[in-house]
Amino acid sequence: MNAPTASVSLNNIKVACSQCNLRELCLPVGLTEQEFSKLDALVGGRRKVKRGQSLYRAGDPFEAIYAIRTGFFKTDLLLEDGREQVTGFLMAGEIMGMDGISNEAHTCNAVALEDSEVCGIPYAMLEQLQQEIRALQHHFYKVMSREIVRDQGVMMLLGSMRAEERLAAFLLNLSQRFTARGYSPTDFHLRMTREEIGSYLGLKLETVSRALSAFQESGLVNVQQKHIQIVDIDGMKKMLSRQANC
Amino acid sequence: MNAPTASVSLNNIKVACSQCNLRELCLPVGLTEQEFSKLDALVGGRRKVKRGQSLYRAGDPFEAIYAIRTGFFKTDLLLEDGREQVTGFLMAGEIMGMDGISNEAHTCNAVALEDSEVCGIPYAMLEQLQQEIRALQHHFYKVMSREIVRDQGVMMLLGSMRAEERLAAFLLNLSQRFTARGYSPTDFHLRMTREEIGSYLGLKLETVSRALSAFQESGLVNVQQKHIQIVDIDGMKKMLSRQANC
DNA sequence: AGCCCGGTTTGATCTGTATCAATGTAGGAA
DNA sequence: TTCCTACATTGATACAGATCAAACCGGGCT
Repeated sequence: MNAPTASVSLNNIKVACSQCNLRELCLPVGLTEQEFSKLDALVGGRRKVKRGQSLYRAGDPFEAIYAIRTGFFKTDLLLEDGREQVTGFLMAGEIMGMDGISNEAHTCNAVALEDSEVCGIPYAMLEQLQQEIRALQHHFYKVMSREIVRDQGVMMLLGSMRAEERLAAFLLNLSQRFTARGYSPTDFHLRMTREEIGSYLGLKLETVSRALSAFQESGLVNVQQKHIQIVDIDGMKKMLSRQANC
Repeated sequence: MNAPTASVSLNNIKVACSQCNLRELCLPVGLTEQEFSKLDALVGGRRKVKRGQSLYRAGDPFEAIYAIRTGFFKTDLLLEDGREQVTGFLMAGEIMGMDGISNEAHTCNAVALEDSEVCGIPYAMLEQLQQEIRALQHHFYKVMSREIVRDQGVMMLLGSMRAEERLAAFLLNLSQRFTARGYSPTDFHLRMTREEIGSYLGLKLETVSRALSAFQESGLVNVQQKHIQIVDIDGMKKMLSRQANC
């Protein structure tokens, strides 16, 4: 009965947004000191989530949204027959759980792909605080809107692109997000398996593997298991803009 | 030259949300009379959009969100090479344009599939009013969250389902939305072409047509061009829950 | 060291959907 | 009415990606 609760329970080390080095990613700019202190009071506490554990599951009552402090998550949906669809990969500074607002219950699972730590932000208190801090309201709408735009992009990818285009779009997207976090745009470590990438991209794991091999063959990337080095980032971008058939 | 601007210009017939028979779909429940009158003052005016015309296009500056009073829209994205991805179909009482919040510009096109009328809601004023009406803030977050959940469902569909499952999910979704508007759950008129359905579902128009024929063959629906009659709605639902291969 | 095991790569073959092509149909304009 | 045009259906064939299968790798354990 190695219940997962032990290591995922809330702990009460207060998180100070005002001190967090991710605040540029996660929060609106230009908050006053006073506003920061209100925010610090709001954020419920950190929670550690070990690799493989769920932060929340589809059906769980919705209480909070979560900002990732460290680590890496996937969100996914399960069909009754067991088919899985990964709907997103999330990294430090990104915000998760907004799907839960509409039904007061989460609609997807959030699973840590490496040992991670999140800040829980009780939703009722967040709504309250937005009455006091206009910039926060504005910012949070932007965050949700960004999620909608991201989802549209994934639809485009799943509905209109071929396998190699999907993978190129995926790698470029990761590259850009790692860059925004101060990591190399061209050298990174994939936290997810080929199968999870495939699920996200609507492909089978073998197809992902073959596409990566093909990229390597044509000198676009070096692949060594989970370590990816993008050799020709412009060539990669061209994969996305070129005609369907050439 | 027959510039579309003439017929899509704003007109100033005031819209009264308090009188609108779609308010249950579009607004939070339980607003006081006073709150309604504030809301009536906010809504900018109606705008007619003729079949085939755009309400807004990708890149347009974001100023307002829109509630559909009457009619039917699609939203879509275009890739440089001309490929189109339809990202949604929207009907009366539904709200459009929230993708624009994040970048202060719309990221998709909204095109009327039949002569339609919308209520424009200036976004800056909406944010303002939410400070005064808590229920409105809560409701609007729910609306955005619902959009995120819907998008997740589309990802599931595009990433994990086969052609006939996608079409079944699509028809059942339409059926449910028509029902909520007081129309027949089993008899309806498709406003979009097979090609647009295909784009939405990540299929070619011929595949959509064949799948419809197959449903008709097996007694699930009657199809006569754009008129659809669902004969066996339970059979249809079973298409979604059964195993991938049987 | 040696083994195990989850994850990955690669090959051979199959299949669902795309593509190409021809015909059919309904509704609008003259 | 007849023609025209956009849309839809149906058939034949091609192909991208799925599936099945076998080897391969690398990291953790004893």
